[in-house]
Amino acid sequence: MGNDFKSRDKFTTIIDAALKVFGEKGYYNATISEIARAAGVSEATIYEYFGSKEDLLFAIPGEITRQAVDFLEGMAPFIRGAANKIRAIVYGYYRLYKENPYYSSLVLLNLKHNRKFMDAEGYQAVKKAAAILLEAIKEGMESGEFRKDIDPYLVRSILLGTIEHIFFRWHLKERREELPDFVDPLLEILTRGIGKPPEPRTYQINISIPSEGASGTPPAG
Amino acid sequence: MGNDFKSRDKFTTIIDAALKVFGEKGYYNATISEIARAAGVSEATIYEYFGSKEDLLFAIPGEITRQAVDFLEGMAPFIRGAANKIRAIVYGYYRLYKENPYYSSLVLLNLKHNRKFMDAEGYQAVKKAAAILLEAIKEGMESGEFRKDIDPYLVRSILLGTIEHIFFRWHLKERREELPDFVDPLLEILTRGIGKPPEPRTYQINISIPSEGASGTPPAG
Amino acid sequence: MGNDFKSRDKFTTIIDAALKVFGEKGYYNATISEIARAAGVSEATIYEYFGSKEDLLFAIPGEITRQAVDFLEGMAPFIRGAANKIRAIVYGYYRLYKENPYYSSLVLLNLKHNRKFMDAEGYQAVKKAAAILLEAIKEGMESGEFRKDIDPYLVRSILLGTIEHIFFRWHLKERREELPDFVDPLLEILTRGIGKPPEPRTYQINISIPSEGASGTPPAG
Amino acid sequence: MGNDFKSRDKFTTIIDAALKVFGEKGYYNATISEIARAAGVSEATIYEYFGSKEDLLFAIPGEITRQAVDFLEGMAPFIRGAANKIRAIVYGYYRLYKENPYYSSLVLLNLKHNRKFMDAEGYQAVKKAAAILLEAIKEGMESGEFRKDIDPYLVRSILLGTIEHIFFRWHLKERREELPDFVDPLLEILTRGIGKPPEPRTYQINISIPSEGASGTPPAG
DNA sequence: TATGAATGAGATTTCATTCAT
DNA sequence: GATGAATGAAATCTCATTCAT
Repeated sequence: MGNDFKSRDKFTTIIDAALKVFGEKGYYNATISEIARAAGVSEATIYEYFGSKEDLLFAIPGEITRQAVDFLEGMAPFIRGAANKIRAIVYGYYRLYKENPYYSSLVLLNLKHNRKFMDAEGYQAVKKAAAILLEAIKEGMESGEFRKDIDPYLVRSILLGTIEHIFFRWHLKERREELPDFVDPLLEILTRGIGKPPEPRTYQINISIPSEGASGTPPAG
Repeated sequence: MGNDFKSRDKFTTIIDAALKVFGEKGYYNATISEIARAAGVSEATIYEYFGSKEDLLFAIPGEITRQAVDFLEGMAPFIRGAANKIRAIVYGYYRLYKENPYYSSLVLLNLKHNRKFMDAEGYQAVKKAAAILLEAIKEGMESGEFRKDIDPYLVRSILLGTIEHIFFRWHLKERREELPDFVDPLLEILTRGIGKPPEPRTYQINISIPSEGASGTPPAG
Repeated sequence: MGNDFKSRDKFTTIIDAALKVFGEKGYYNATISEIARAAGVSEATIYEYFGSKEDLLFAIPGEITRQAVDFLEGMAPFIRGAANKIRAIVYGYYRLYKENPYYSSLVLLNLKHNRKFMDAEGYQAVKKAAAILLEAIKEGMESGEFRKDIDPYLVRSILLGTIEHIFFRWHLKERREELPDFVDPLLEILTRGIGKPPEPRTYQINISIPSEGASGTPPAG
Repeated sequence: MGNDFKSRDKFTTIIDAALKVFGEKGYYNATISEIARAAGVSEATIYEYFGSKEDLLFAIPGEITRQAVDFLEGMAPFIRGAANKIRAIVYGYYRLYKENPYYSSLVLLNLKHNRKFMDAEGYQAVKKAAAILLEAIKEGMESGEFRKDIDPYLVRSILLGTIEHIFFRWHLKERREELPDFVDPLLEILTRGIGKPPEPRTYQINISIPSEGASGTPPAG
């Protein structure tokens, strides 16, 4: 009785069906008719909710990405240290992509290549997530956690590129191989790579000289 | 022979036209008719040389990738040190992608997402390049240049993922932004990340003791 | 009663909206949804009042044409002379079409071309108007105002055809040009064309002959 | 072997089929599929020759109208007197419309109502025919054949409007009634309506008076 | 070998219309 | 009586692909 947008249910049902079909066959090989079948509605109904096939594609990430971003934004202030923040974000991507394989397939194989998507609303959430990651990196540089002579954009590209690359291969091989648990190893390498090297420490050496002729002992590690 | 050459020409002409058109508009938005126009042949002629639109797509990387791989393979033995080898390979990708924007656009935006491409001949060259990179990483681990507790596949993913990510963005923004010169910074970070930390060094300290009781002064920081 | 009125209102509202939309975009390019929007009701409501899109179209002229015809019929007996009657009728068309541009657009561009309209109720009023015009012409022939060797149907076609043609062009040019004030010039031409020519008059010539013989001069060539 | 435009035959065949189908059912109720069937080609073939359904519609009058106009233009200089020229033109319309009923149906019921047609190439021929008619009327005014106080545009509207109106009705009644042979009666009425009234003539009366008592003869006509 | 011409097979999209509430 | 929601049924148009010449 007078839902705001026709029926929320049907909207979601269609989005879900589209996510599945697009994710499996790719945008161009998917047909509205197949999505309609998957959603249990008629083709015409899809056009009641979405203006075009492309609109439907672009409407998908909105919801799911926004949720992830909200979560990130809510969590960020409570995490101490840039490295920990970055870890939370990367882990967030990992979880999101791993637990929503259709979604990651869609984003990585279809949406990211669509120039028009950059103008669509759903892209904003994606951009925001990337911005949060960049902030964390800069924060680490300022706080001294990371070196100051690194390019934060490059660091972000390393992180996102690696994540995407690994998921990408996973999808290309149709997810038949185990997805490697790469988050910690990646961060370990990166942290070494961009972390401050240990300051040269000052050693205090006490030497007591016995009364008669002495032999030097080597320093202990 | 003359005929042979003529055919060879036409083959190449079509490949070039296809590279350009696919690279500009993407596989699905390109039409055979447009490629035919660009190549100056009829559509039917394209089907004399290639069995289908997809075949034509898959035929493109063969040539160009093979050249790049040949170059790599020829060069590899002459380069000392895993880090240097890796640098050569990464730089090779960088040059290849930068100087052949249609090619990189095609590979990154179209081919990589096509599962069938993995069965096509042209994919072999891509795989070989990746294999060479992996070998170099492993070599570095064995030689002690790199730590032994890293996952070489992850390292390769970091390298390839970063390269792809950066070129990807460059294409998405229609190459209007300057492509960052990321090779050295990336390798610098990675080398620190995976390189062996300096061995604790042994210092030889000679102390001569004056005849009368003396007190050592601590080194000044 | 209140209900009755409410319905009457809605009926009229829909007719008005349909007149406007059909008149502007033409029958085929107009959509029920647009008419519903213009009328401020739902599409389904339109179907409560009219059985189909075509029914709605055919229902439009009924009201307005009937009014015009009633007016004509009421006025006719009080007008002396066929020419004056015809003038009243033509002027009636002129006023009707000019002051109801949506209506004339609809009638001239849509309704008149629809064979089915000839079976619809609204067509009766149109036919009646044409019949009245024909009667006036015949009356003029009988009364001697007009020649007897003319075809009254042709005369009617001249009148209606001219009116329609001029309004037609006016609409095609989107009413941006001034509508010519053609009624009197048209009737002037037609009246001369079909009016009785002046009877050959008999002249009375009185000739008085002078006493001495005279000779006339022959006509010069 | 290398016709200029694919095959002239097929082009004509499609035009003819389209003329028939559009003429019978009207533009909107006709389907490409039906035209294809009537032409004995596939739907796709139609789109090889014409860019869209509308293009096909607009392409129809080009040929046939142009022929008629060429004929008119060729004939005009050899006809003496404006009235005769006008008669030739009106008769030309009459023949054209009568002998090509699909064509006249199409023009009167579909094309004339299409604002876009006014921008199409085929419309030029229609305009030219109208221009020739107008010229003839003006010529008659200048030569003194017609009165000078008439509006030539109105006269043209009378002619075209009447022609269209009569053919219009003929088509609406599905050509089951005999088409009246209206050309001469129409021109007779119009010529009287716009023609110069006879100048008051001067009669020369010769009277010869016989020497002895004479009787007057009545004047001769 | 090269191609002009033709088409099969669908895909997206639109809308008038229906029906349960 | 009014309508939100859903859809059946088509229609236009596109293109990869084929084939006779």
